[in-house]
Amino acid sequence: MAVLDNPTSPTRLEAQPLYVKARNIMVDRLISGQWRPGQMLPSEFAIAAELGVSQGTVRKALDDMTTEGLVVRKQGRGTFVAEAEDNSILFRFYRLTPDDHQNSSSGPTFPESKYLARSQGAATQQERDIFNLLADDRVWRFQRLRSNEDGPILWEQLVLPLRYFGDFTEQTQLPNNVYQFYSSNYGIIVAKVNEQLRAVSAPDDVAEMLHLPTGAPLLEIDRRAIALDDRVVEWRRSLCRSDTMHYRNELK
Amino acid sequence: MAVLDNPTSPTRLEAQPLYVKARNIMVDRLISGQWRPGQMLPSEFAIAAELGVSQGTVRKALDDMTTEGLVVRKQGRGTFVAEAEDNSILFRFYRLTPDDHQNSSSGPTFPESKYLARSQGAATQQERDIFNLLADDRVWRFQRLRSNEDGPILWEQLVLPLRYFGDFTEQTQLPNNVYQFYSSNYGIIVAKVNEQLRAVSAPDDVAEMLHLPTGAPLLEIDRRAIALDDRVVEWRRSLCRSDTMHYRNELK
DNA sequence: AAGTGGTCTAGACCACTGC
DNA sequence: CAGTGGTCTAGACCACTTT
Repeated sequence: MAVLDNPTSPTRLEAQPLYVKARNIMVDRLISGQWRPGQMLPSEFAIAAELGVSQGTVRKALDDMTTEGLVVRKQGRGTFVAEAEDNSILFRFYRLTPDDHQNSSSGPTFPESKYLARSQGAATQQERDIFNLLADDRVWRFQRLRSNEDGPILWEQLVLPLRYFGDFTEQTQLPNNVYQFYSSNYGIIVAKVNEQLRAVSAPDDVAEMLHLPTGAPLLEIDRRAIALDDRVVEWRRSLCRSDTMHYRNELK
Repeated sequence: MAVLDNPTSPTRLEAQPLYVKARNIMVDRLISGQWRPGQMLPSEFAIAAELGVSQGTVRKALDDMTTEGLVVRKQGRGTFVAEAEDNSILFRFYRLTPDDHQNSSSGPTFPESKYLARSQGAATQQERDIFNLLADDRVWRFQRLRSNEDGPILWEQLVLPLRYFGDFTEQTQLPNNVYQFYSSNYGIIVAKVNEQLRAVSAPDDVAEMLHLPTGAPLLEIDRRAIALDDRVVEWRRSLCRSDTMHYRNELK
């Protein structure tokens, strides 16, 4: 019996279109790890036959998932689970740009990271609220300084719940592209991020690291990264120099 | 003969799918004003018959235009040209939110505007670059202070080329929602905006208007509004208080 | 040549709106 | 009730990639 056959739905509450149900089933396979990043999906016809719907319905579901950035379609080759290291996806969540990159040879570059410190501790009330944690939950905290070819551009702290990243040790090396790391090592796919931007005055220590005077205006970016299953899996607070960089945003 | 019939395309350079051609024809009708904001479009079948394609092809074109925010589809009623005053569209380009709106009854509110000054003058080199103007072009400049129920939240300057808004007089009153005004009075539909965000120190005069000390960190938003035909039609520079407000952004 | 996604069609039926 | 958009199907053909 096909997966989607359910002629006598008991509750009648879920009057979802077939293509939405098909999408949800496929997203579940991404969440469960049955389909892993980089892997090729079955063909549209194969999925359609398995779910008991037409190929056009599967196509609409896959189109939606393409728009969400979950899968990548390549004509003549197949449909693949999106990887964080896909080139276009490297910059998907990265909006900081040098003010004047006529001078640089090409567009914005992805900054390198130098890890300054790490610690583990009990989650604060704020952290418990953000991650929906219990009173005895613990978190990892990482501080790092990120630089491009012109020097340091931002300081940031990452907070990760032990609950999701429990096997971290004091020796675990975080790479520069952490979302790729979450994906390949923990099967945690970051589906979207919510950011709040503010202007703040640089505290002493950060100002020094960025070679700026104390009190210089910095762009603060408070980011919560949200996984496929809607859990907040990372909280990040970045302080970015604003004299040579800006945050670009296109609204449609 | 149907509009899209073109069996012997001379150049063969435009191998666009039919639904892209259909979309472009319909966007041209928005640009030309043949279809005006709020107006109901012909039915999918009527458009399909006129263009000589199937209803499914017109549907795909209209779906794309819906995603672009150009039209609004209402089941059982019809497809309508999007209006700037459509409720959801009021907030489409407005990302500023009070830090703590648990206190306010509902979500973010659209701030009121008090116009402080206006002037007309020759375009600066920067303005000519932004708008792609000639040496003798002139621009209007408006300054306004925007406030919500808790007081003033931002100061901003709007720059508009006379070329596009030539019949402005010293008496023309700009409303609060300017994009609706551009649309209904000039047929200029803002399709997207490009923003650059920075942190800056408040200059004396703006600090005073926002009841902040001189040098307080402010969020600067440099926005260029782009019309359907890809012209930049408005340049806006906003300085927003950052102690009680933030800029929210969801990246997918 | 075989297999994939991309486009396009024709037609059926459903869900919603307004007369 | 008629007219609209929304969903779903089945099938055809095209464009691209790999074998």
